[in-house]
Amino acid sequence: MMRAHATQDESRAALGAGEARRLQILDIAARHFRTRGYAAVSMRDIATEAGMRTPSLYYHFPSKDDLVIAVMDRGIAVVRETVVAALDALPPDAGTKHRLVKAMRAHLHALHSLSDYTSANVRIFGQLPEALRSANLPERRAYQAIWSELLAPTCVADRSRLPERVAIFIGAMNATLEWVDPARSDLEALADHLAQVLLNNVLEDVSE
Amino acid sequence: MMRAHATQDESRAALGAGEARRLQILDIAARHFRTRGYAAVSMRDIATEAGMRTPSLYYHFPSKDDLVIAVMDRGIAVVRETVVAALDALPPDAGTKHRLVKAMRAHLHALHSLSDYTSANVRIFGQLPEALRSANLPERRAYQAIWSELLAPTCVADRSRLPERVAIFIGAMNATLEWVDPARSDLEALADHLAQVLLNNVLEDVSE
DNA sequence: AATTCTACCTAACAATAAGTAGAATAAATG
DNA sequence: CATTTATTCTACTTATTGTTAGGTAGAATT
Repeated sequence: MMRAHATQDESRAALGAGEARRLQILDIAARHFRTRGYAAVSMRDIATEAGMRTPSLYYHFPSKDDLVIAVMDRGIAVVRETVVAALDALPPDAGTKHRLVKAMRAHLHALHSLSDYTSANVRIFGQLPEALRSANLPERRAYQAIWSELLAPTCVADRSRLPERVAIFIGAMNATLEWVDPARSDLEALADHLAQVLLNNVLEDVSE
Repeated sequence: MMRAHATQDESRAALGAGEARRLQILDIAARHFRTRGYAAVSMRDIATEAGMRTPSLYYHFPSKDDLVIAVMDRGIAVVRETVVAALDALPPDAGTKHRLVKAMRAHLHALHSLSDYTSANVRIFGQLPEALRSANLPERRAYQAIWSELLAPTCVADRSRLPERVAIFIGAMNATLEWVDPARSDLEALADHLAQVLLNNVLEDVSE
C-alpha cells in the first residue's frame, strides 16, 4: 500500500539503515497528518503502520512534537527545493512571467503530486499550538523570500504591497488543496488557469 | 470577556431564554474552534467558559458532533446572508464588476470581522472526520451557487471552467485567514487588492 | 395540589492519549 | 567467540477525552 518510489528507496539505501527507518516513519506520519489533521493522529496509529509498538517510536523521535516539527520543516524544504530547481532549469534571461508560471507549476506539483510533507504542512499549520507553529516559521520565511523576489517586479509601483501579494499568491495556490481532486483533475491545466487569473493583470506594468 | 454585541443581546432577548443559552454556547464553541482547531477543543473547555459543568452541555447538545455541525452550518449561513444582503443593497442594474467587488468585500468582512462561525468553518472544515464534513456540504454547495452565478459572466467562453474559478475565488479569499492580522490590516484595502489581482483580468471579456 | 419540564448538578464510566522504565533481542564490532 | 551498540519489546503511569447514570431545585403547567 502506497510504497515509496523506487528511486526514493534506492537513494535511501545509501543512507544508514537507521536513517532509512526514520524517514519511513516520517513518511507515514506525513501521510496521516495530511489526511486527518494533527490532533487526530496518535503515535499509536503511526507505530502500528510502521510495524512496531508505540514506545518504539520514541527511540527514533523523542516526542510527538519533534516528529511533527520534522514533518513540517521537511514539507517546506521539499516545495522550496522543487521551486528552486524549476527556476534553475530556466534560461538565465527568462522573463518574469515565465519564471512565475514555472514556479507556480512547481509549487502545485509539490503540493498535489510530489509530497505528503508539503500538503501536510499546509493542512495542519493552522491547527498547531503556537510553540510548534513558530518552530516552522524560519523555514516558511525562507520560502516566502523566494516568492518575494519572484513577485517584486510586479510591485515596483507600490512596494509596500509586496508582502500582501506574496501571501495572496501562496494562499491561492495552497487553497487548491481544499477542493482539487488530485486524481481527476489535470494539474497542468489547473496551474495555467490559476496563472491566468492571478498573473495577467498583475503583470501589466512589467516591462519585457 | 468578549461579551456579545448589545444589538445581538437584544435580538436574542426576543428569543426564549433557552434558545439564548444555546446560542451563547455556540458562540463560545465557535470562538474556540476557530482559534484552536476541532480536536483540540474539549467539551470541558466550552462548558467551563459557559459557567457550567461538562455534562450540562449535553442538555443543550446531544453530542460534540451535533455542536460542531451547528457551528459549521451557521458559519456558512452567516457569510451567505451577508453576501446576499450586500448584493441586494446594490441597484438592480449594477454591473458584474461592482457585484463581484461588493461580494468579495462582504465575504472578507464576514470572515474577518463579523463572525467566529464563518472563520471557524473555514479553519476546521479540513480537520473534520468525513461524516461531519459531508453534513456541512449542502450549506456549502448553496453558497457556492451564489458565486457560480456571480462569476458566470466571466466564463462565457469556456463554461466548464466555472466551478474551478469559483473555487479559486473562494479559496483565495479564505486563504487570507492564514496570514491577515485583522487588527492591523485594513480590510477594505485588502479586499480591493484582492479584487485587483483576481478580477481585472477575468473581467476582460465581460461586456458592459 | 399534583405533575411535568427546565436547567443544571455530582459521580463515575470506558477509551484513548503521550510518555517512561527497564528487560529482551538483534546487529555490529572487537 | 564475547561484548558493546542499536532497536524493539512488555508493562505501566498519568492525564484527558466524550459520554452516561441518576438525581435535584425551582419554575410552569395542569
